[in-house]
Parts: sequence; C-alpha cells; structure tokens
Amino acid sequence: MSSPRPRRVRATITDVARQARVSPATVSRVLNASAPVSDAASRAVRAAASRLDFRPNLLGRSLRAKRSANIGVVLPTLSHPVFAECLQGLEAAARACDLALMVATTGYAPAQENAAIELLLRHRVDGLVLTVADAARSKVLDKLDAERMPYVLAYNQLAGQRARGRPTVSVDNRAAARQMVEHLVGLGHRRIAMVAGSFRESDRTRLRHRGYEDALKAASLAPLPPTELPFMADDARLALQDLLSRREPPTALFCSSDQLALRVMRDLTLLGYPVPSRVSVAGFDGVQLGMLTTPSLTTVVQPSMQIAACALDLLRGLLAGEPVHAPALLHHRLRPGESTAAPLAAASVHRRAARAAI
Amino acid sequence: MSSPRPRRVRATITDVARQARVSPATVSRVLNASAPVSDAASRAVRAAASRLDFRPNLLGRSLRAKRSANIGVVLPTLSHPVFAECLQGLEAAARACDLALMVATTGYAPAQENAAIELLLRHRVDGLVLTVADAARSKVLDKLDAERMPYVLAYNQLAGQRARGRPTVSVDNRAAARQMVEHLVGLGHRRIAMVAGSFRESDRTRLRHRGYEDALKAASLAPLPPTELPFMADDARLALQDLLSRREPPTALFCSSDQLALRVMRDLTLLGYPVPSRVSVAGFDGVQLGMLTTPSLTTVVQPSMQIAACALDLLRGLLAGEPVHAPALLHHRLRPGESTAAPLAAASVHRRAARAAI
DNA sequence: TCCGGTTACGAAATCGTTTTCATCGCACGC
DNA sequence: GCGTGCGATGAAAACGATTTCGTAACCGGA
Repeated sequence: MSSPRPRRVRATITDVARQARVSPATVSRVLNASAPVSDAASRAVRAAASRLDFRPNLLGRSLRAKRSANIGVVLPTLSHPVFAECLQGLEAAARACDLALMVATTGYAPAQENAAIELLLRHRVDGLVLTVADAARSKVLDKLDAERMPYVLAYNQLAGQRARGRPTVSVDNRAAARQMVEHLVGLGHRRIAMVAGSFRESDRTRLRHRGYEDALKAASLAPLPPTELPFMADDARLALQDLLSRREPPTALFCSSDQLALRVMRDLTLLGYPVPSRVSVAGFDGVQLGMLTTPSLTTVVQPSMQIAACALDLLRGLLAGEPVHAPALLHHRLRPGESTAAPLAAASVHRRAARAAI
Repeated sequence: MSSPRPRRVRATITDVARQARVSPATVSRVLNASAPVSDAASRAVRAAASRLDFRPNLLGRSLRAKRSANIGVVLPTLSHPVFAECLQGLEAAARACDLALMVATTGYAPAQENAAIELLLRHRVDGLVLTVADAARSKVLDKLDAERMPYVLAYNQLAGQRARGRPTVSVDNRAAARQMVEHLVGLGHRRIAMVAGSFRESDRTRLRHRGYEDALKAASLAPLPPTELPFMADDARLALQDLLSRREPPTALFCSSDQLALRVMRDLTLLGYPVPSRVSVAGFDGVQLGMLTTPSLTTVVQPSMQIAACALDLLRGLLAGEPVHAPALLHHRLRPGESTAAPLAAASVHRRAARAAI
C-alpha cells in the first residue's frame, strides 16, 4: 500500500519572504506594486514566488484590506436567456479586471431577494449588480442604501424620487414598447392587446404597458384590457383561446418578453391561429432563440452584453469613489421578424388600394 | 447642506461579546452551536446579536476555519440554456445549505479553464463543480487532483484510467445517442448523418457519435461522414446546403445539441427543405425552448436540475470527507417532437404496406 | 471534608494578508 | 564634516472570526 502523500500546504507570503530573504511587507509591495521596491529585492521576490508556486490567499487580503475583489450578482432567474446572457457579459467584464462574481437568483420573490443579498453581504462583496422584480417597491434597495453598499441596477428603470442617487442601466422601456406598438399600428393593426405574466409585479412590464398606451393614443386607438397569462401552460392556452374568441379579437399581441412571446406563438399554432396570417406576435428582449424559430420573432433587442459591461463599469466607478451617474439609457433596436404582418382585413384593404392604383 | 451621515461600521463579534458580557469565544459557540453554552449566556448573546444587527464577517471565519462556504462553478458558457439551467439548479441547491457560488465561464477554451480555476482557487473556494470542454484531455483535472481540491464533473463523462477517482454526474451519452438514432431508424430512415460543432474537442460529442455508430451498426446501416458546422451562420448554411445536395442525401440529421438542432431547423427551412417532411432533425439536451418551436424538437432530455442537485450533493460528500463515488449516471428521456417523421420513401412504403393489409 | 470528573467559559494564539510607523543608509548641499 | 531629506525596508499591529488550552465552579461519591 502506497504511503498517503502528505497534504502539502501551499506556500504563504511568509514562506516567499523567507526564501527571498526579505520581509512579508516587501513581498506584498512587489506583488501588488503598491510601493517602490529595489530591483534586486523585486527580482528575488518574483523568483521565490514562482519557485514556491505562491498563490495569494485572497481571504487574508480581503480581511485586512476590507475589499474582497468580489462582486455580487442578483438576478431573477437564469432560465430566462436575457439574464443568462447578462451574467455571461458580467463574467467576462469582471474577469477582465480580476473580479470574482458571486451569483444568486431570486425567482422574482422579494423574500428571496432579501435572502440572496444577505448571503452576499456576509461574504463581504464589494458591490452588487442586481435586477429586482420591481424596483419601485423593492425594500432591498433601501437596505443597501442604508448600509452604504454600492450597487447598480440592471434592466430596472426608476422614476421620480426613487430614482435619485440610484444608478441604473437599461433601455428606455416605454419608448421601445411604443416603437414596437407603432410598428404594429403601421402594419395596419387596429386591435392590439398586450400580454404579460404579471402587470403589477414588474416595473419593466408597467413601463412597457405605458409605451403601449402611448402608441395607441397617438394613433387614436383604444387600448384593450391587459391580459395576464397564467404560469401553468394549460391555463395559459385557455386564456389565449378565450382572448381570441371574443367578438372583436385582437389581431396582434404585444408580449412583455420574448419567452412569453415564444410560448404564445406556440400556443396559437396549437390552437389553430396561424402566426402571422391570423394573429401577429411581437416580443421584447431580443434573445438569440427568437431568430431561430419559424416564423422568427419580431422583437425589441436589448443590448444585454452592453448592459452588463456598462453596469460593471458604473459599479467600478462607484467602488473607486466616483459619484453616482445619471441613469444610463442604452439603445434598443427593433428587430423585425416573420411573426408580424399586416392583419387580414388590412391586407384586403391594401389589395383593393393596389387594384385601384393600377 | 445636511451633514454627511458618518459611515457607521458594522458590529463585530467582539461588540456582541461586550454587549452580552461574555467572551467572543462564547458568542462564536452560540452562533455556530459548536459547543454547549448555558441558557443564560445563550440568550444574552442572541439578544445582543439581534440588537446590534450583527452580521458575521465570513472572511474572518473563512480565514481562520480554512473553509469558505463557497463553491466554484466553471461552465463553458451561459448562452447555452443547458448550462444556464444547471447553474440555476446549483444555485438553488447551494442556497439551501448556505453555500455561496462563484461562477466563471470558459468559452470551451482550455486556457480560460485554467484562468478561471486559478481565480477561484485564489478565493479559496472549498470545492468545484465544473464542466470542461474535453475531460479526456483537460489539464485542469490533473492540477486539481495534485492540489487535492475536491471537485465534481457535471455533464462530462470519463472512461478508463482517467475516470478513476474522479466523480462525474452525467447521462449515459452513448446509450442516449444510440436510442435517439434507433428512433430515427425505427421511423424508416436509412441515411442518417450526425452534425456537430466539433467532434474533436468535446468528450460528449465523441460519445454521442459512438452511440450513433452503435445504432447504425445494429441496423446494418453505414454511418455517414461526420459533418462539422462552422461557427459562422452563413458558412453553416452553405455547409448544410452542400450536405443535402449530394446524390444520396441524408433524410435525418442527428445534432449534438439542441442549440445546434434549432439552428439547423431554421437553416433547413430557409434553404427550402421542410422539416420533418423532407428532412428529420433530432437534438440532444432537452432545453425548454425546444418545446416552443414549430415543429417542436425531438430530443434527448438531460435532467439538468437533477444533475445540478446531484453534483452538489456529491461535492458536499467530498467536503465531508466521504470517498469518491462511482460515476453517477442519471436517466435521460427521449422526448419525441414534431421535427422527426418517417422519410418520404419510407412513408410510401408504409402506405403500400397499409394498403396491402386492408 | 476531600477528591476526581465534568461543564461552561475566557485568554490568547492563530489564519494570511496589508498597512502603519519607525529606522537605516545614503546622497546632497552647505 | 554635518545635518537633512528621501527612498527602501522591516517589525509589528491590525482585520474578524475560530479554536486550543487552561481553569474556576460545581457535582457526586468515598
């Protein structure tokens, strides 16, 4: 039986110092370039460090320096590709400046938001990037403010008093939604409904609904009552069925997210409403997979990578002591797809107009 | 101008001890239940802790206790829903036992794998859950072994000598692929091609290719040369076009992942090859979005949540000193969708057979 | 009453860094 | 030749917890 190799412990800064015949302080100075060190000492330290395969213990450093080089990320879910992409972007940006990422998800539940943040704070993250379900109500923001913990909101958009001093990175949800609905109006739709999981619990959905109303008002059209789609797949299908079997059913559905839009498209197909010939469907987010379906999804593209990069930038600014910037509004882009087209009635109107023109 | 509120520092364990008129040691014992403490002292400590709103500094604890309650997660990418879902599952499982998660992504690049792990090790994670591009070649596994750092591989599957002592959690990729291809054979397909991003650089793809060969051999069919689809969308479409315009083109494509399969379906549609009537398409992974497309995707479902939960369980076992288990093979499930059907030729054969039966 | 044995607790060391502060040369200007 | 200032360095004190070790108090049995 082979002797169990003794668990060789890693070299510490003291070991390196001993090898290099200098003090730990000097090793620290060399490795962090935090103070001038003579060439000779510097070389000796580097040599010793590499010989001993020194790996600094960031716990010790963080404890003493009161900064952990660690930032917390709090997102509603990773099942939604938008947030997964955002995290991906954050990770890339963080690694570029040697920051580690601690992630937690909340499932859109305020209690979970609180628990997640509590865990991250115990671990002494230096700051946070977070997306809360509803920034207008969220208690965690007040808590973070009270603790003087730097944070940047991603995707959330704040208004009025609650926006003061809180950095956010998002698209202009209201304007983007309005643009999308105007696109539908431009196609000839007159009865356009907005569909969401919940209108009450998401600040973004509320803003997008405002944009929806803006567009309809500008076109002198009446908004339809908002439709909430139940979480359960079967119930959702029934709700859709119900919505479309009214006397004057909507000819276009504006969905609050791509994920929802894809589900709606699928359900419509199953229910026998072809998309887009019978009903047009538009989404919001711009996830990759929206381009892979047939028909491809018409949507508003949020620049997730940019949102991530920008959020991390702002956070680093805060950590460096810079003052809070104004809310960052990044450009969205309307990506036309095959899921939207002129409504049937309008199409025949068009045909008539075309004939008349000949 | 209001006076700047002085940055009130958090109470430390010493403050709590002072308030409760006990020593810091006793506070620690109460809060961690690590040794018996009298009722009176216990109550006093709890009262003081809650009065001072005490939040233990995990950096201090980790440094001293040599465990950080922090586990590292290394994944190829989060743009692939399978890994995003896995991370989601890991996070839920980790939070349930008060572990924090540090994530890093590698983009399938070995150099990135190494850098990611180095960062996590500096932060003194207690263990790792990781998916490497190619477990058969990965150097990081040897490194982790040398360091005696506990880890569990998720999705990766190892064989032979390299599997010894390395815990893995995955489905039986070869058997699952075989089953899927047998399904295609059962539908009547005789020319089935396998499509992947890269056959060389992924252990899973190689195993799935073995399964593909198994199924064809069992049916006395000849495997077609493997098709690698370029990363660039346009090149990929050309490659597909090329594959299908051969003299005896495949009637079914088995794709190494759902993401690839969805792209292939879209490209086939654009190229004018209807799915499944002209070409059947099958995937592997079982991502949610595969059920939302039309046609829905036939695929092998990997139980991502279970894989995550199981991986974390195994890792906790390792941390507790348990010996390494045998590789965990979790059950996969074939999810039939609308993207596969009998090939044209076979369909007519079927019709003839049906007529004959009447 | 005295004596082993438990139990609860505190003093102090410790984890691996960074950072402050004092010191030591050394070059410089006079 | 002598302060003066400066650049490089080391000793030692943090940081905030856990853990070891010693001991006072208490209990039951002889």
